[in-house]
Amino acid sequence: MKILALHSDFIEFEAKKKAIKEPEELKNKSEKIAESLVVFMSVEERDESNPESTAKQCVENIKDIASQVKEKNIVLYPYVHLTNNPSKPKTALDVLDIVEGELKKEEYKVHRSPFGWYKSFNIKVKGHPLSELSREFGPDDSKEDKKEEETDSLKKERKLTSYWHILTPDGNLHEVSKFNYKGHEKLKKFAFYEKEKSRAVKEEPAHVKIMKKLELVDYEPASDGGNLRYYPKGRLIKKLIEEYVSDRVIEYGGVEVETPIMYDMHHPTLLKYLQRFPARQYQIESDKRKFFLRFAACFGQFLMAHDATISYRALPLKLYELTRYSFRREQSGELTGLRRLRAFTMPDVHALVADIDQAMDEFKVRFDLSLSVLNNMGVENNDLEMALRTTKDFFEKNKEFILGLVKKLGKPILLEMWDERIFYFILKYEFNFVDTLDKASALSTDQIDIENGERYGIEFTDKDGKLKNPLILHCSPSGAIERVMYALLEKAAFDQKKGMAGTLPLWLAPTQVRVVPVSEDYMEYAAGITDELLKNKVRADLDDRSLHVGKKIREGEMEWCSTIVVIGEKEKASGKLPVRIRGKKDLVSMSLKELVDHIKKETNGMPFKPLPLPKELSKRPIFVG
RNA sequence: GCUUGUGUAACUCAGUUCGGGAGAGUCCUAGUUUUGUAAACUAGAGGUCAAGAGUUCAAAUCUCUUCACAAGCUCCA
Repeated sequence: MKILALHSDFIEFEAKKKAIKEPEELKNKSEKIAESLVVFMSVEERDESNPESTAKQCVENIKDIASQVKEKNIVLYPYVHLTNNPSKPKTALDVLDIVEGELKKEEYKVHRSPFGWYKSFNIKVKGHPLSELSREFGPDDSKEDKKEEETDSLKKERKLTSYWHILTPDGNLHEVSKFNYKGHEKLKKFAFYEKEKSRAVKEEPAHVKIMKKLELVDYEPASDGGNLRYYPKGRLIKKLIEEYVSDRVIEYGGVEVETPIMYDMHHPTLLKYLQRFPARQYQIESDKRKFFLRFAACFGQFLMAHDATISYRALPLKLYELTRYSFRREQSGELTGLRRLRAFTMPDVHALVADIDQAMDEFKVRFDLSLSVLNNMGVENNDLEMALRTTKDFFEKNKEFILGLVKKLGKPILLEMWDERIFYFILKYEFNFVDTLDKASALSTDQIDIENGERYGIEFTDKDGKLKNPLILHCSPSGAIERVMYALLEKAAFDQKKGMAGTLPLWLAPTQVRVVPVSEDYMEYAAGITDELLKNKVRADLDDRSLHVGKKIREGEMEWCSTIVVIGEKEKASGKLPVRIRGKKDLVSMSLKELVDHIKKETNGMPFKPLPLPKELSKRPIFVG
């Protein structure tokens, strides 16, 4: 049997004349139905052997498609022209009746176009990615094609029951609702956020205001929602984070590659992968081909690995890419600031490994990498809540291994377990950040994937000379770069809530030293100091505007300058600088060299980029108010 | 995507109830002031009142549609 399902704004049809000797009796000659899933169906010769089975599968398929497009209104439209081998009319009518009856038992509103008539029809199909789907199936269950498997696994995911626990470093499992969260308030928020999905806040996220006010990032109304613009200071911060994460991955052994951002929708391997998920892709048409924008680096790397000749000696093979961008057309209502985007920058390092033992060894190495990357960037263990997701079976067999990870983090984690494996991974963890509105978002994550090596036909030659499919680890050591920025800004917002000054980590601060001359007379001397700092790879700038000192200080503080130095007669005479360090009450007296050393020490090990704007404030454009 | 709310100058906002001159502060420009650790003074420039349509003699204001943002829901490969 073949069906073609069209999600349509309306369909209207009119029976013209008999197409077979004994057509169905006409209830109404013509009809117009708005907002429906129109299913054209052809029953085929092979369905004769077991029409009930075919009908049953047809019902399942229609239900599946209907739930994907969220449509309760269904029009069954017998349409023999989909096939070259039609069944007898009687069989087709039987199948049609069963399908109609079964669907009516559920919550669907079912319409039928008359069977056995030549009909004229008009239809307006919605344009969205899932609006046109065809399915094919036969009466024999063993002949179910791959699409069927995919929808099955989707169905299972929906029915999946999760078992939630808190796992403490001593190895004890606790009920999420009974655990004593004293000292772990954020874990409580995270656990209930995950489990209960409860949220009760009505504020705007704090980082959105900050990202605008500091002229880092802004919305771009001329683009699609969730596609942002980065001002020079925001671009600097993003570039530094990108570089740091990439450096660390390469130091770990990552091999950097670059892959296309768009892929053919009809590529056989990708098609299967796409069908697994509700359509959230951006689509592009070029000539007559349809492409989707990548939503992860997986495809490009897997397709590359598929074509590579790989020996077991090369394993673990770590392919790395920083995707600028990955695209996901998230629901518009879900987009917020830097937290949830439609275009985002994702560092993605996959590791191809020979077997589960090697996978677990590598998993540990990458766990350490992720934690250290986040810590060094300014996100501490205390800011993170870890979730680990696996099957009950894997947990029981590898309890020590998992406990080892929990001990590295040094605090209780949220554990989610399933009875059986449904997803492509067998083990997954994430580090989540809980923000000022108690919302949780994932940063680092790693998974052990035991399906895609085979699905993509990736092979390596093992010691025994045989070709085998590797397991694949998917890791983002930091999570999306934008989300790291979000976490750092939200962290600053926590400080502000406590009445402290919001700060950026020194290595990321667009202005590390603001030089403020007291008057025009000291401009030249102050400019000399600024240049000296710049020469020493410190991001220093000069407030050369003719404003009062108090005003310049105020503005420097509002820009979150890490340090501010006022230059006048005293400094010129003594050579000492009165350093105002953000967040500290008193001025610290330092020589120029001491100031440079202080900054070098504080930013040690982190990348450096020069000032993103002219050093003179008078020459800078103002991007936001 | 759904529900509710918001949208006035580069920024923060008043004006919308009950239709009739588009305003304030900040920022920017010019001049005065030459300043010592969080806001000097004077003047000037700056707006398609989100966009489009409708009602009206007259619309920022009333009605409808669209877009953007926010909150909640749903979702999150």
